[in-house]
Amino acid sequence: MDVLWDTDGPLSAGEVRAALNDALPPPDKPLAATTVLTVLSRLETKGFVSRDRDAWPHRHEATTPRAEHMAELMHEVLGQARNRGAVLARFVGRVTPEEADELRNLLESR
Amino acid sequence: MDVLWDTDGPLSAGEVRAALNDALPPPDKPLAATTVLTVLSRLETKGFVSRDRDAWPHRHEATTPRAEHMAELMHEVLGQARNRGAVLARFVGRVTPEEADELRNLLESR
DNA sequence: GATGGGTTTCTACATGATGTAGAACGCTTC
DNA sequence: GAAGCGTTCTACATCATGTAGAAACCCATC
Repeated sequence: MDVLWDTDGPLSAGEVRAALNDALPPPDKPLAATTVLTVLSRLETKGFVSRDRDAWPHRHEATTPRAEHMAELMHEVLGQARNRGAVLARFVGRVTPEEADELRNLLESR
Repeated sequence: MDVLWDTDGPLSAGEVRAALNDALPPPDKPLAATTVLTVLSRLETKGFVSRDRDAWPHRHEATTPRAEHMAELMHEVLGQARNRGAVLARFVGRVTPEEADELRNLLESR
């Protein structure tokens, strides 16, 4: 499923399958077409993928770009904490120096 | 399971059960003792809880404080991204003003 | 307008995580 | 040594996830 986010091309169909199979370690058997469709459907149900049913074949697209999605996840985690300050402190504590700079810049221009 | 983290008292046993049942909406039936123990065991297996088997009853303790754990989760998410910069940007973009200040402070004294 | 090949839907099955608990044995205390 | 809580082992339901078969479907082409 992760590979689907990587294959973040603007639109797609059973091409997703090809991409996935390409990314697969050679000795593995390729995924069935239905498998890919099933997963795409489930992702659609969860709102991670949107599907254009007017096109043929249907075109699929990630509803939110990966980075956005990641950031959302981080906020979800943070949102569950009662003492966000403490969490943020720990978070910042483990950040690499580069990331720290990055953050400083981002916070400055806000 | 979440409630277990909230009940972050230094040590505990079947007191956890009492705490859980107290937190439960009244109309619910209380949890069986074994249920709580099972969950604690599983948490121990995953390394989230440590158990002092020398004491009787055994004393349980969260291995990492909640805030720490949350911060770890956030880093796990961040770690999975290829373009961390983008993720951080999105993350900071959605942060409340208070949190932004918090972050600035934390980054300053580092 | 019948045929063929990729697309889609529906249904199904295995696996693993999680929530819940019964049966039975163990430790302490009185 | 009996009572009662604690512990272990085993078990079952539910849900998410990965995988795919069967059959209906669409479009291009013959």
